[in-house]
Amino acid sequence: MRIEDEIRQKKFASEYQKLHVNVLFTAAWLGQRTTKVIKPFGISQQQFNILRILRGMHPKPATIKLLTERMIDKMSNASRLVDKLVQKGLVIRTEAELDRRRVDVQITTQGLSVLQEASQAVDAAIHNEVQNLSAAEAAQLNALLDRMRG
Amino acid sequence: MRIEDEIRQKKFASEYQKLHVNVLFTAAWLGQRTTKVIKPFGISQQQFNILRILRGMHPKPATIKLLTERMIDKMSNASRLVDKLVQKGLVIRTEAELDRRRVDVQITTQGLSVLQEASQAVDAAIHNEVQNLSAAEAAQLNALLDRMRG
DNA sequence: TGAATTTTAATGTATATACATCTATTTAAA
DNA sequence: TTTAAATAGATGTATATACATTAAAATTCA
Repeated sequence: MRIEDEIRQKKFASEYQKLHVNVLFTAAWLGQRTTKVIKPFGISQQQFNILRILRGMHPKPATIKLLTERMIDKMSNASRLVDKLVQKGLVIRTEAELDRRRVDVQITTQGLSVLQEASQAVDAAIHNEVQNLSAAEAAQLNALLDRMRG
Repeated sequence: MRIEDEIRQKKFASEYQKLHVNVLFTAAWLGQRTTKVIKPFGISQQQFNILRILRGMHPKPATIKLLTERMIDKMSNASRLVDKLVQKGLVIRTEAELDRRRVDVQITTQGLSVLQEASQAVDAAIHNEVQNLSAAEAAQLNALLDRMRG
C-alpha cells in the first residue's frame, strides 16, 4: 500500500520528505512484525541483534565497544542489553585479560540454540512474506538505501 | 556506504535479510539526525510527527484515535505524547461535544510556529543532504518500499 | 616517573515503546 | 429499558532509547 494511504496523508512537500516518512514507517512495520515473532523466545529486537553479532564472531568474544559499533541502533545501550542476556543465560561476560577496562562477551550454547530458532521464525514470517519483491528488486532497494545515506 | 561496511557484517544469508537490516539501519540513521536537528526546538521525533498531522488537519481538530491511526509508529502512546505537547503550549485538548469519550486536539499558533521552524531545519539538514539521490531515484525507492510492505 | 588525557564500560535520568488493564461512555441486543 | 458489548482514552509497568555523567584502567607525554 502506498505510504500516502497507510498514514492517510494526501501529499508530501517533496519526494525526499515522503522518502523520510516511508523509511521510518517501513522500519516500524518490520520492527513490529519482528518483535511479535521473537517474543515467544523471550528476547527483544535489540537482544536479537546482539545475539546475531555474537554468533557471527563465535567462538571469538566481542567487547561492549565492538557490539556498540556493529549494532543497528548505535544509541541503544549495549551494556544493559548484555546484562539482560546474561540473566537469561544466553551470553557470558568475562573480564578481558590484556585490558582490564574491557569486557568479553560470548554467546552460550543456549544462546546459539535460541537464536537459531528465533532466526528461522523471523525468516519464515518476514523474509518469505517480503517476496512480493524479487531478489533483484531487493538488491536494488539495498543499493538505493546505501546511496541514500551517502 | 554499503550496509555490510556500516555494521561490519561480511555477508547476509539472503538479499531479504540484508534488506531487513538495511531498512532498520537507515531508519535509525534518519532518526538520529532528526532528533539532533529538532532537539533545539524542544520536541521529540514523535511529538514532531503529531504536530505535522495536526497541521495537516488545521483548523479541524483530531482525536487521539485519529492521531494513533496516522502516526508513523502506531504503538507509541498518542495520549501521553499529547500531554507533553499540551504542557508546552503547542496543542490544546478539549472534550468533544457529540461524543464525550473523545478528545479534540488542535495545534496552537505557537505550535504552528515551532513546527514551521523545525520543519525547515529538518529539510535543510536532511532532505537536502539526501540529494545524492535524484528525485526520480527517491520516487523509485518510495515505490519499492511501498511494494515491500505488500 | 607522574600528571594529564584518552579509552572502555557502567550508571543515572528523562523520555518513548509495547504492551495490558481500567474507566467512562456509547451502541447494540435481549 | 436494562444488560451486554464495543469504543475511546487514560494509566500502569517493564523495557528501550538518548543522552550525560562517573569510574576505572590504559596511554601519552612533560
